Amino acid sequence: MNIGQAAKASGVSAKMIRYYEQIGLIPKADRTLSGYRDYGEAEVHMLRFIRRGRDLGFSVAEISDLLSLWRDGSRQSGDVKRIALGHIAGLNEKIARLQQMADTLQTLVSCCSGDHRPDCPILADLEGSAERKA
Amino acid sequence: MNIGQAAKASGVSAKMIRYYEQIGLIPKADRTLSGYRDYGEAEVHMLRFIRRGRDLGFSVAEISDLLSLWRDGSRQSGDVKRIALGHIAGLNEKIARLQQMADTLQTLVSCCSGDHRPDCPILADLEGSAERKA
DNA sequence: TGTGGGGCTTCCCACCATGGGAAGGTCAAG
DNA sequence: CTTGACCTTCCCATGGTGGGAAGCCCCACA
Repeated sequence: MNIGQAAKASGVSAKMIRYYEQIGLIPKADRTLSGYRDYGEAEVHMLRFIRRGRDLGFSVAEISDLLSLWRDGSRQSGDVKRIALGHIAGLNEKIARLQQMADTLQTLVSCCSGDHRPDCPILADLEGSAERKA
Repeated sequence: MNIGQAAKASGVSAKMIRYYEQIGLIPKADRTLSGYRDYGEAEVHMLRFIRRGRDLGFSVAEISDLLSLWRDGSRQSGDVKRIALGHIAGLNEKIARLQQMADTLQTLVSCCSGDHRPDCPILADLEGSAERKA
C-alpha cells in the first residue's frame, strides 16, 4: 500500500506519516524497489491508533508511551490509566484557564455598550486603569 | 528606562519586547547613544496593555487591532466589542473541544481497572476495536 | 513506444509565541 | 581599571501541521 492509500485508510495525512517516521514515533517503513514506502494492515492499524490518540488530545510523546504499552502484551492497565489520568488533569487545567478568560471577557463585554461611542470598559480593563479582581 | 526595567515594570519579558518591536506590534523604541533601547511610561503602559491582552488569550493580531482602537480616540466601542465577542466564541469552541476530550477519556478511565492486568478499555478505544459513540 | 497526469521522494519554509544561549559592546560600582 | 550585570544582534528549538519545489516513478491510454 502506498503512503497515500495508507493516509486515506488511517486518517493521518501523508505528510504526518513521514513526520511520525522521522521523529521515531513509528518504525521506518519498508520500501519498494523504487523507494516508495510500503504499508500493510498492521501499519494502518497503528496509524489509526495514533490518530485516535491525537483526537483525544494526547501529545506525540504520550502517544509514544501508549504505543509501547499497546505493543507490550504484558502491560499493566494501571500504567495506561496513569497516563490517561495525567492527560485528563492537563486538559482540565487548560479548560479552567480558558474558562477564566472567557468569564472575564464576558463580564467586560456585558458592560460595554457596543455602539458608536468610544467609551469602552474592555479597553479600560486592558489599559489597567480600573482595578480588577480576577 | 532600560529594556530590563521596562520588562519588570510591564510584565513582558525583554525577549518579547524585542519580538513585538520586530513584528511591528509596537513602534521601534528610541535608542540611547550607545544603542540601548530607551522606554518611558507611555511605552510601559502599552506593554502592560499587551500583556493583559495576552493573559486574556488574545492573539497578537487581535491585540494589534485592539491597540489601534485604543489609540483611536474616536473609536466606536462596538468595534472593540465585536473583537471581544469573536474571541469569546473562539475560546468557547476550544473549551468545548477540550471538554469533549476530557469527558471521553474520563469515561474510558472509569472503565479501566487500573491494576496489574493488561486488559484496558483505554487502549481498546485507541485501537478502534470497540465501536465508540462519541 | 511515447506521453501525460498523478503519486512518490526529499528538502526547505511558515506558522505562533516563547525561551535559550553565544559573542561582543556598555555601564556603574568598587 | 576591573568586575559583574546589563545590553545588543543572531541563530536555534519548541509542537504539530501544512505548503510547495524539484525530480523520479508508475500506469493507462493512444
